[in-house]
Amino acid sequence: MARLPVNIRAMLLKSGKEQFLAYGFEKASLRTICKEAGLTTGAFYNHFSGKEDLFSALVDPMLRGFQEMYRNVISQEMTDLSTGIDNELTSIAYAIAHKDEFRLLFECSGGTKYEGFKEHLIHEVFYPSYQEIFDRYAGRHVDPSLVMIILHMKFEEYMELIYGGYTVEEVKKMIILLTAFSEAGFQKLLEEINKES
Amino acid sequence: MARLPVNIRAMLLKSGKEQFLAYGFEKASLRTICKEAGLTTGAFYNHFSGKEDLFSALVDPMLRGFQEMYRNVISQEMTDLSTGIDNELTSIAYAIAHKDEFRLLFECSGGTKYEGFKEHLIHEVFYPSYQEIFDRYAGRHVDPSLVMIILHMKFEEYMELIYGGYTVEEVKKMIILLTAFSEAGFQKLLEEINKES
Amino acid sequence: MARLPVNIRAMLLKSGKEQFLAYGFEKASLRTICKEAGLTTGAFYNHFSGKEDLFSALVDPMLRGFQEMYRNVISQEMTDLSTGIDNELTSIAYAIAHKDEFRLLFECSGGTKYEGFKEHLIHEVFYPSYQEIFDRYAGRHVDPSLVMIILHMKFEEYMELIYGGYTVEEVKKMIILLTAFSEAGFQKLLEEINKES
Amino acid sequence: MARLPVNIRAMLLKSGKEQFLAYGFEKASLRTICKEAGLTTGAFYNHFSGKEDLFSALVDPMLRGFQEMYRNVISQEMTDLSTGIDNELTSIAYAIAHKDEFRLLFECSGGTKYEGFKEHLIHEVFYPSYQEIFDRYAGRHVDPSLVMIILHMKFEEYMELIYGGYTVEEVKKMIILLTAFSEAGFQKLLEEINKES
DNA sequence: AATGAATGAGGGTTCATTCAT
DNA sequence: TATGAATGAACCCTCATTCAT
Repeated sequence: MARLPVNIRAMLLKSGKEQFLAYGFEKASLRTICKEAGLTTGAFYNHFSGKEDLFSALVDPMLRGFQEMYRNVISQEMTDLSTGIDNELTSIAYAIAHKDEFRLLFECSGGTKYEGFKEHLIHEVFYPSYQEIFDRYAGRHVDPSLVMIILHMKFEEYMELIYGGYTVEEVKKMIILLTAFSEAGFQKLLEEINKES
Repeated sequence: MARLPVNIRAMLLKSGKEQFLAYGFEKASLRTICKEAGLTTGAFYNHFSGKEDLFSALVDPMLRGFQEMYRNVISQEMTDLSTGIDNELTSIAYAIAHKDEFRLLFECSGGTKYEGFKEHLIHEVFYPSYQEIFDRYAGRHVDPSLVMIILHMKFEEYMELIYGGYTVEEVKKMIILLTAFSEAGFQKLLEEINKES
Repeated sequence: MARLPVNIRAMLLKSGKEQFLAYGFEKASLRTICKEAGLTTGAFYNHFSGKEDLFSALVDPMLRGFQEMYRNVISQEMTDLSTGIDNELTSIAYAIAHKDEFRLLFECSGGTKYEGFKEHLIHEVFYPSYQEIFDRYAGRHVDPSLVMIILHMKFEEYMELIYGGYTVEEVKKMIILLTAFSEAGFQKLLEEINKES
Repeated sequence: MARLPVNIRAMLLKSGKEQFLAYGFEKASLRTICKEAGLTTGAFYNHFSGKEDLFSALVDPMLRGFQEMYRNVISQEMTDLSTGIDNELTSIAYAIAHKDEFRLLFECSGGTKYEGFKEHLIHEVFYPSYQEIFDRYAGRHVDPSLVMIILHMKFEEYMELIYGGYTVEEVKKMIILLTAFSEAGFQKLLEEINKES
C-alpha cells in the first residue's frame, strides 16, 4: 500500500500545536494528536521521543531565536535609551510572527520544563534591566514594587499587541502612542515621588 | 461514636481551596481534597454535587458580592469621574479581602464554567464603561484597540496590587501614584491622537 | 446487587502470588492479577497502592519474621557452636512454612526493592558470621574465596531442602546427614590447607 | 557510499550479549541492541530471524561444544572414577572460557526456549550419572534426594568457580581442596547411612 | 542489505463518579 | 451521613515485528 508523501513530522507539529493551544500541554491527549495526524500512538515515537519532545519542537526554535534577538535589543537599549521604540517593535514583530508559539510558551506550558516561563522572563530577564533603566532615568532608586507593577503592565501591553491580531503596521502606530502614554506617565510618576520625599 | 462538631462543609471548602490554588481545578484531585478534609470521596457527595459544585461554592459568594459592589462603583463613576481613586480602592480592597477567591477565578478555573472569566470581565463588564468614559473624557471616539490595551494594562495593575501582598494602606499610596501615571499618560495619548488627525 | 463476602485483599494476594511466582514481578500483568481476583484494575488501587505494594504485602511479613528469627539463631550460634543443627532446622522449618514467599523473594523480585536480596543475604548477612566461625574453628584465617564457595554450597543445600517438597521430619534427617557431610568435609579441607603451608 | 568492512553479525552478537547479560532476554530491548550495533531494527531481520534467534546464536555453539565435551568426560568418568578432578577441571576450564555464554544460559534465558536449562541439565543430564556413580561407590542405592542435594551443591560450587573471576590455575588449586571436601564429606555420609540401617 | 515508518497490543496508573451497605 | 469498593475509560509510553521502498 503506497503511503502518501506527506510530511508526518509536520502533521504532528500541526496537530500538536492545535491540541496544546486548545487544551494545554497536560490536558492535550497524545492519542488525539496522533489521530488527527493520521497515525497510531506507537508510530508517534518514531518521530518524537515523547509528548514533551513534541512540545519542545514547537517552542524551542522560536525561543532560541527570541533569546538571540533579545540579547541584541537589550545591549542597544542599555547604551542608547532612545532606541526604545524600534527595539520594542522588533521584539513584538518577532513575537507576532510566532504568535502561536508564544501562546504555547506562556499559556499552555503547564507540566513542561517551560512552565513558569513568563514569570521567569519577567523576574529574571526583564526586571533587572527595567529597574536599572528606571533608576538611571529617575536619578534615584525607584521603589521595586512600582517598577514591577509597571513592568507587568508593559508586559500586558505587549501581550495585547501580540495577540490582538494586529498587523505590524498597526502595532507600530500603537506603540508610538503607547510609548507616549508610558513615558508621560512615568515622568508624572517621578514628579509625584519627588514631591513625597 | 460521637463525632466532633466540626463543620464538614467548611473543611471541604478549606482543603478544596488549597488544592485548587495549588494545582488548578482540573489537576486537583478530589481524592486528595477529601483526604485532607478527613472524609471519603463517597461522603463528599453528601455535601456537594461534584467537583465543580465545590469550586462554585468557593467562588460564587465572592463573585456575587463583587458584582454588586461593582454596580455601585460604576454607577458613581459614570456620574462623577472624580470618584475614581476612591472607587478603585474600594474595589481593590474587596479583592484583597477575597484574594484567594480571585485567584481561583482568574488562574485556577480552567475546566469549570468560570473558565475565561477574566476575558469575560474585561470584554463584557469593564470594556463598555471604559470605552464610554474614555470617549467622554476625550470628547471624541477613541480607538477601541487602544482602550482595550490600556484596560488590559489597568487590569494587570490591579492584579499586581491584589496579589502583591500589600496592605490596603500600601495599595492606597500606590494607587495614587499609579493613577497619576495613568492619567498623565492618557492626557499625553490624547494630545498625540489629536496631533495625528 | 449483593457482592459476595469474599475477602478481596486475600484474593488479590492469592492471584498476585500465583502470577509473580509464574512470571516474576516485572512480567506479571497487573491486569491479569486483577482479572483472576475478579475485579478491575481501577478497583485494585483501593486495596494496594501499586504493583510493588502488593508484592511487599506478600513478602514483608515473612521477611520481618525471618529476620527476627535469624537474630535469635545467630546470637546462639556465636556463643555455642554445638547448637548448629537445631538452629538450621529452625530456620529451614520457617522457610518451608513460607516456601512461596521465599521463592518470591529469591527468584521473582526483579524490579522491586527486594531485587538482589539473595546476594545481600549471602554477602552482608551470612558471610561475615561464616568467615568468623570458619576462622575461629580453623584457628587461622581461611581463604575468603573458599568460605564464600562453601557458603554458596550451603545456601544451595538449604534451597533444595526448602524447595524439595520435604516434610520437616524428612528435612531433619537430611540435615543430620548433610551436616556430617559438611563437617567431615571441612575438617578434611583444613587438613589439606595445613599440609600446604 | 562505501560501508566499512565491519562484520555486522559480530556487532549484533556483541551488543546482544551485552544487553542480554545486563537485562536478561525479556527485558533487553531489541531497539537498544540494534542501536548499539549501529543499525536499525529493520535491518536486524536481515541477519537474524528474531530476538530469540540472536540469543540462540550466542548460546548454541557453546552449548554444542559443551555437550560434546561432557560426553567424553562422562564416558571416562563412568569407566574410571579416579579421573574425577581432571575431568572437572576440563569442564570448568571450558565454562570459564565461555563464561558469558554460561551466564546467558543460566541467568538470562527467561522467555527463551533455554529457560529452565539449569534444571534440565541437573535433572536430565547430570543426575542420572551422579546417581549411578554414587550408588556404585556406596555399594548400595543412595537416597535420590541426598544425591540431588549434593549435586545441587556441587553445581553451585562450579558456578562460583566459573563466575568468581579466578584463573584456571587458581581454580585448579581450589578444586583439589573442594574435592577433598566433597569426598571426605561423602565418605562420612555413607558411614552415617550405614549406621542408620 | 538497509531504511524508517507503521502496527497493535500491552504495560502500570489515575480519575470523578456511583452505590449498596 | 458515611463508608469503601467498584467502575471503565483515559493517561503516556514500550515493545517485537513487518514491510514498502
